[in-house]
Amino acid sequence: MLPDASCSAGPLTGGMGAAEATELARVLKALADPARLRLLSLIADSPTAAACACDLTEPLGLSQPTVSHHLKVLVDAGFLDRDKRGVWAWYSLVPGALQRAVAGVPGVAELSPA
Amino acid sequence: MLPDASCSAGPLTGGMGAAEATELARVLKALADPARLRLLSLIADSPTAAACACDLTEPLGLSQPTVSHHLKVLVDAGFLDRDKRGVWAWYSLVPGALQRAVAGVPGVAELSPA
DNA sequence: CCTCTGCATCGACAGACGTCGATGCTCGTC
DNA sequence: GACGAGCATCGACGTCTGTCGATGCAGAGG
Repeated sequence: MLPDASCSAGPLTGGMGAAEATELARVLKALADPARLRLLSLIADSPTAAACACDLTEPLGLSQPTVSHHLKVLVDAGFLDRDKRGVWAWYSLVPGALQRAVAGVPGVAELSPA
Repeated sequence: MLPDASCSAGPLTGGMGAAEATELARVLKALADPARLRLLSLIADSPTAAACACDLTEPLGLSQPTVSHHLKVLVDAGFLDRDKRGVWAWYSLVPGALQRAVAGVPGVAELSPA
């Protein structure tokens, strides 16, 4: 017979709740895509931290509807801000949004300096 | 006719490369799941930063094969370390792995203190 | 007023992902 | 050696996701 104490460890009641995990996963899913990471990188590297949609299509090698879709995902996730100037759409980083999302990962916020 | 200078902005040649973005997306995809986030949270909250697989099945409300699958994904992504002690499998956090993954996100590493 | 341009939306399709039950393997116990 | 328990793997299924071409919409120019 195996020992009664299954693993000599408690039932592990801690950890984040299901709702919290689902919400964080929803935000991280928006980041977990090569095209979207490159979009964020392009905009972040821009001098003004903002870029026109027409300049974002070619560097990715994707079709215009696909890029528009990815940009919408990033806007919905709260990472980008959309500003329609005339015919053109300008996207800019939402300050602190990336840091806030990343700080919710277990074992990251605890070790980050204030 | 619209102005020749499309958006008054350059072609945006910067940004991360395709290979780099794909690799980072692969790692982030391993994090972008509620079950895996809760697993990491459970293990991180454990006193020894390690937990037996048998203690991880019930808190998630998922079947044993599903939990085993998620643990394998986290191990393959480099976030967890597997240590088989007799019949039981103990999983522990790989120190710094989460921080390293998260530091690769555009606009995060640049603002983090050294 | 008509046309052209930039961008978003729609519909469709292939591929990846999460989940499960069933099965197999490796230990410890009797 | 036979049994039982913990865990990984397999096969299958439904769903979500990334991608595209086609279309629709709003604004600028002639």
